[in-house]
Formats: sequence, C-alpha cells, structure tokens
Amino acid sequence: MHVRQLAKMLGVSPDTVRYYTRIGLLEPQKSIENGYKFYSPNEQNRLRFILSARDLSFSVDDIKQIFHKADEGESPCPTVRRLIDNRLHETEQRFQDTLRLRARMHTAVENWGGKPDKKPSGNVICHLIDEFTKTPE
Amino acid sequence: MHVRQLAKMLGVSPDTVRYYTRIGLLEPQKSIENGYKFYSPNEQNRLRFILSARDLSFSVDDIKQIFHKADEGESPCPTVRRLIDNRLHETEQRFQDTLRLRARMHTAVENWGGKPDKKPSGNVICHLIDEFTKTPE
DNA sequence: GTAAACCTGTGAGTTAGACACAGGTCAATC
DNA sequence: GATTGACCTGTGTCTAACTCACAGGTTTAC
Ligand SMILES: [Zn+2]
Ligand SMILES: [Zn+2]
Ligand SMILES: [Zn+2]
Ligand SMILES: [Zn+2]
Repeated sequence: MHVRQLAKMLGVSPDTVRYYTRIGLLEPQKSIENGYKFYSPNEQNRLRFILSARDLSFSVDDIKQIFHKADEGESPCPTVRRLIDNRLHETEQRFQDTLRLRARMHTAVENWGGKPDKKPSGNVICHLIDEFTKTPE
Repeated sequence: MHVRQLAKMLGVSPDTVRYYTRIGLLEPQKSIENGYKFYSPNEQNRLRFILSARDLSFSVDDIKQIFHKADEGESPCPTVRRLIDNRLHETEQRFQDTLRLRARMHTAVENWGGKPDKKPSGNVICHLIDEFTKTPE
C-alpha cells in the first residue's frame, strides 16, 4: 500500500503520512525498484494508533515515547497516564485563555459598533484599538 | 532607548522586540558607531500598539497591514473591522475545538482510572488508547 | 509510440518568538 | 591607563506539525 492509498483509507492527507514517515513514526519498506514507500498492514495499524493518540492531543514526541516502550515489549500505559496529565493541564490552560480572549474580542467588537472610522493622527494609529486598550473596563 | 530597556518598559522580552524589528514592524535607527538599534518615542508608541493588537489576537501580518494603511495616511479602521471578524471566527473555532477536546480527555482519564496496565500484544499497542478510540460511547 | 493524468520523494516555507553565542560596551577596580 | 567582570547586542538557528512547490517517474488512453 502506497502513501496516497493509505492516507485516503484513514482520512488524512498524504503529506501527513509523509511527515510521520519522515520523522520515523512510520517505517515503511522502501522499494528498491522505484524508491516508493510501501506500508504493510502493521504500519497501517501504527498510523491508526497515531491518529487515535493525536485525537487525545498527544504530541508526536509523546507518541514516539509510547512506541519506544511498546517496541521494547514494556507496557506503555504508565507513560500514557503520565503524559496525558500534562496534556490535560495544557488543554485546560488553552481553554481558559481562549475563553478570556473570546470575551475580550466580543467586547471590542461591540464597543466598535457605534464608533466611526478615523484617520491616524499623532500618537494614535487606530483609535479603535488604542482606545479599547486604554479603557478596559 | 535600546532594546532591553524598551522591552522592560513594556513588559516583553528583548527577543520579542528583536523579532518585531527583524520583520520590519519596528524600524529603529541604527547607530553608526556601534550598530546598536535605537528606539525613538515614536517606535515606542508603535510597539505599544503592536502589543495592544496582539492582545486582541491580531497576527503579525494583520498588524503589518494596519501599519501600512496608517503610514499612507488612510484610516485603518475598515481593515481592522474586517480582520477582527476573521480572528473572531478563528477564536470561536478554537474555543469549540478545545471544549470538545477537553471533554474527550476527561472521559478518557475517567475510563482509564479503573483499568490495569497491559503489555502490548498483536495489533494493540496501548489498550487504553486503542480501546477508548474504538468505544467512544 | 506518445500524450495526459496521476503519483512520488525531497526540500523549503509556515507562526511567533526562544535560545545560543561570539563579540562589543561599560563601570569599577588596580 | 590597563584590566577585569558584568552586562548587553545583533545575528543565526531552532521549535510543532504539518503544507506547499516542484522536478521527475509511472500509468493509462488513444
Ligand atoms: Zn497502555
Ligand atoms: Zn496534574
Ligand atoms: Zn482604526
Ligand atoms: Zn463573520
């Protein structure tokens, strides 16, 4: 199975498969004849796993660590539990940040609704942005 | 005013100021004597504006466009209104994505709480991740 | 046989800075 | 005046997770 077919089967772009291959997450056999990469059922399964882990926000480096454990025959579960704790904290942080940002942006747009356009002058580059920042209440 | 002093005054890292300078958002005068960059009050004001815009999620490229308008004496306000609409959609998308991800992760961690560690076998690399993906209900 | 359509691997580009580092500058000594 | 050490500078390189560009190889249709 070549890169495009595998990509289509699992619903990702060929470039994504190429990327995972390039960094060593996938190790297809290389055809001597034309240099094309051939993905065995085992590699297909590995990609499936990568995508499952990705959907839980595991990073590529996390997945490398998980594979490393599994390839040595050890249980990757402790690693997985430890890693997802980090990712959970990150996600919570990102969630809170995005929540705050969204509120700020909504407030700004509402404030700007009744304001006219103005040309820049003196220190004021855009009065919308300048004034919104200076009066945050 | 040199890079470190300016950075400290506005609460960002010197590298951030250097970055904005490198990409042309700031244009300090260059001392002929020692090559150090000198930031005038006008440049200081520009950095203040950059940081205000950044806090509303305007990208560096957005800010370039805003500066371009303002430098030509035109009102950047229409540009600003158009750009923030895009950023608002992006932020909303990111918010929803993060919300969903957070729920998925919480569910996963709860499911994994009562499960033992297992060694990899056959097609299963990590049963926690594999089984969670396959039984999403 | 040839032309077009399709596919491949590799190299480079993307964001918004962070980090490393060789060297320049400045104040306080001696 | 020379020297030491602390501090500061610009420039080059690196990051995550891909996406895009591109020269060339392969397959199919006629
Ligand atoms: Zn496991
Ligand atoms: Zn924790
Ligand atoms: Zn404006
Ligand atoms: Zn809209």
